Amino acid sequence: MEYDFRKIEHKWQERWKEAGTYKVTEDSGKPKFYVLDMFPYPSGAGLHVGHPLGYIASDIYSRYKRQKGFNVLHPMGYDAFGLPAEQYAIQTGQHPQTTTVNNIDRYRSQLDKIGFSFDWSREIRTCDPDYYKWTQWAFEKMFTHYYDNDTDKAEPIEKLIDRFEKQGTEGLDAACTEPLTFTAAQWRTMNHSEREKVLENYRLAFRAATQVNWCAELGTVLANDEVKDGLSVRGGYPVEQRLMQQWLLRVTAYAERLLNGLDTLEWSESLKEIQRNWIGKSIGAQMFFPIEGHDGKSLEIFTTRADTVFGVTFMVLAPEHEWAESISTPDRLADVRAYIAQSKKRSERERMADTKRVSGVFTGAYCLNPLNGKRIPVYLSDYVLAGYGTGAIMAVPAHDSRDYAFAKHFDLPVIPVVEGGDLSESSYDAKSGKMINSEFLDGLDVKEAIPAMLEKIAEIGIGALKVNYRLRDAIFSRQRYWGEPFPVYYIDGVAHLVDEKSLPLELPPIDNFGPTADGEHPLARVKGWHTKDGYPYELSTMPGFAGSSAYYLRYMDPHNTQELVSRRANEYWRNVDLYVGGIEHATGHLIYSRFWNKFLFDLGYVCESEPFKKLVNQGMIQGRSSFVYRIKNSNTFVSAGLKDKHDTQEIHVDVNIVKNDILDIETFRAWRDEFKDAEFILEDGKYVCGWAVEKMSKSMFNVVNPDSIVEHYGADTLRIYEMFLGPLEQSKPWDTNGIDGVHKFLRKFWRLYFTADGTLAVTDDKADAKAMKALHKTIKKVGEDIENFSFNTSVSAFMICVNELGELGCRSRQVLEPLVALICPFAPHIAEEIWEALGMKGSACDAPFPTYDPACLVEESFEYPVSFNGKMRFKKELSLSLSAEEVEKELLADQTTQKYLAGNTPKKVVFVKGKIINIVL
RNA sequence: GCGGAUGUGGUGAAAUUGGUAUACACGCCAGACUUAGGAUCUGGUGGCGCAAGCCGUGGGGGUUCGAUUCCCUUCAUCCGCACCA
Repeated sequence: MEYDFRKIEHKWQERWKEAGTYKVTEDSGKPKFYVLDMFPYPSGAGLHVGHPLGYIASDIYSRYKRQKGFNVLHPMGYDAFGLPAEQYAIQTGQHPQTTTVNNIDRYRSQLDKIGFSFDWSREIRTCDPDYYKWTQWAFEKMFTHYYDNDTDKAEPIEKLIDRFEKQGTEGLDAACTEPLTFTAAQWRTMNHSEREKVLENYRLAFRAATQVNWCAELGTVLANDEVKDGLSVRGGYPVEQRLMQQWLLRVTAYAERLLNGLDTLEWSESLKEIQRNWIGKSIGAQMFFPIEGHDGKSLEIFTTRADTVFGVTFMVLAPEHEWAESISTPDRLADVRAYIAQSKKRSERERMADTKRVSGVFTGAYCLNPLNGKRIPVYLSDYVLAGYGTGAIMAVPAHDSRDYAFAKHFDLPVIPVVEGGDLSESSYDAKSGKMINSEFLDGLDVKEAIPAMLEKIAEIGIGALKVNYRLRDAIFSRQRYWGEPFPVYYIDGVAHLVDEKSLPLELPPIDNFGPTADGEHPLARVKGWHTKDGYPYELSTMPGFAGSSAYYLRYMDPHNTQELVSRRANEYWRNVDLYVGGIEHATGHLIYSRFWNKFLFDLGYVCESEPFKKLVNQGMIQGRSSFVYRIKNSNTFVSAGLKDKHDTQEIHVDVNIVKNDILDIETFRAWRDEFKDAEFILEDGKYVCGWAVEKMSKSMFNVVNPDSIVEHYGADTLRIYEMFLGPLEQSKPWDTNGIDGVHKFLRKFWRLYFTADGTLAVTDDKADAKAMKALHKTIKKVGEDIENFSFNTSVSAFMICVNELGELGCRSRQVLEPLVALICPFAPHIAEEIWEALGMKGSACDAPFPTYDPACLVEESFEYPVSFNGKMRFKKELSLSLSAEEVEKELLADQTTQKYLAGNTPKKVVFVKGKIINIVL
């Protein structure tokens, strides 16, 4: 009987389910290994073949680790809160809960068909109150903690209150929204709401009026990582800046630890680099420039180039700078106001798109250079950003291209302070060189001048070393319904927490999901959305990243009603050993998760400071669209090779009716009514389609579902083919062409074990050396490849092995039995079926991963490749027992060698590892 | 502009402590079987050349007995960050 994958796969999937094969418990007798996939957002479109790529890789790795004797935690769940479900609800009135559950069911049935070894008893859904209870709990902890820079960790807010009682802000170094200074006496005179305001300045979850990314179309604010090029990542709607009161998480408090922690992680260099960029640490100086005529008032700036202070010829403030108007002279005020108004109108997007245009306005004010007392004019310009540093800069046009452009535009002087460089056309942005025109710095190199200047400004008290980060605090509230409610209510505008014991605060039912008529949040519709005492609850909900920030912890102990995760479970599973997912979460989820974990670590709830030890980013699978070419104004289609002879229109055609780029004409005619009478101009009797790589989407007709592949070829073929497609981390188009090769391989594999009529053909005969070599070579290669996540090459190794064993006619159990265990991580269904047929006890996936025997790889003779001057010429088979001298002697005596020597005496004979020979002429 | 990655047949790709370039698979070509089929099997398949042979891993240069691999330079494509001071 032939390989009946449908029957086999169905049988084993049912058995695994019934037997609970993949259920794991905390088994202290075995070493643990935690393999995690980024859990999916269950969208209405279901899975396409790109989604399972990472899951297949992690499943192979999990099964491999299990065979290697590890107790493997390999869970799965759903990131189920989110905008799309709510958008769909607004359009159709269907409750997001309903559509989300439907989508999850669909996902589950698709996933089940692929034969994953997930422990579904640990499944979590972020929209489940039993789960989001712990999201709310973590939020409450953040609300009641602040970050102490001295102890370098989160501390209870009570400690801060205690400190204020005793000494006010004296000596306090804590992460805050803005620096405050008050005495213990002042603190004691503050009333409750004043004190709350002060504390909010320090809490790790806090409210503040900030510039936010407001997306009118979605009716909500978005985090920085949810905005790209001024448009929302979801939906692509315009985003504008607005000042709004929002909840935030003080992620910046952890900037340094988030940066340093990267060095301990086994992540790709490029991913670490993205995070380093995003955190954007720069070391520089904070400096104060006194403003002329404003007694004692000094303008604070940040610079990384303190060495260039003598080259400062003007100052620039962001138009949003709080002193922009107050320092302006009366005669300049009108112009200044006009400029501020004009830049306010320009959206962030316009400002970004238009970076070459120079604009600005003189304020009439002058600063004094604190080092030489020179008068320096102060300008406003929108090339200085309010959100970075202090929103004010000292401009050094000689050595900064933006300052240079501004100086040229306003005809301001340019003073070089680093030698070299031609300043007639552009600035000289030198990072090294000799200092000039800089008094005590003259003659020093830039690298020496920076610390020298830092020392000087500290000494005369006009500035200090300062570290700046690009990272911003995470805006944590969203003006929408389908998310975690904040466990917060208000008394006289002061936020209070819902008692921890009464969590979760459940999302109330609702039937209209849009914003209210007066633009309020959807939750404002809910009558009775307040405490028993009538205090109103917070109306916004938490963002998408809230639920995904600690989910890996919950998998360790998913049914615990008392704790997020018990100490026992956490100390066993610790953290994720292998995390597989897309690179698109580099600056979102992967930053927030690390922050969240570090916070819980500070509080002693988790025992590891980093959540994800090793991370592998699987590449994206793009679509491979197919095209037909219709001759304009006709119903005639011309084959791709002939299309240039006609004036044609390119039309996407469903990839499912194209095979190896050949169109199935009859199905095409039936595909759509407009094509039913289509005529075709063929090449060689075939209609050849054109193709292009595009995003996989319905509108391109290039979506391939895993279900249809499983139906046609089986899950094992799908699993192996996805791995065979190319390196895991590389993006590549899906191309069903070629899947036949993999399917053929599995049929050949089957035929090693069974005769054509389906009887087991395996014998107890001793295997010959060649077959043993073929097997052990493969064990070695596959084992190494799995460790290196090089699954495509291990598939090739299997194919070679099966071809060799087929040619050798090997039927020996000695070889064929280990081979089943070896292939099990890749093709678990066929492995189990054969394992059973071989009469083996237990399950193939519990069989130890075979170890290779080096003795089987030893060879008696070797084909020595012989090169002349590095150019390979011929091979000579010689016994490996010969010494190097004997090999050389045999070789030089060889006729072919003589031919290439052509009478010359070789200058040198080079042996490499005693095997490769190069003869130098 | 800064940073990262990639570049090998018609296609997906393999090979790196420097040592037989193109394994494996698709496609294509030829053949076998067959009530000539998008089935199965066998063989061939980097380019040029009748052949000996020559050329060949984006281009140019270097180190080396020997370079896809190391170094310099350049081009192309993709990705990330970006008036970040």
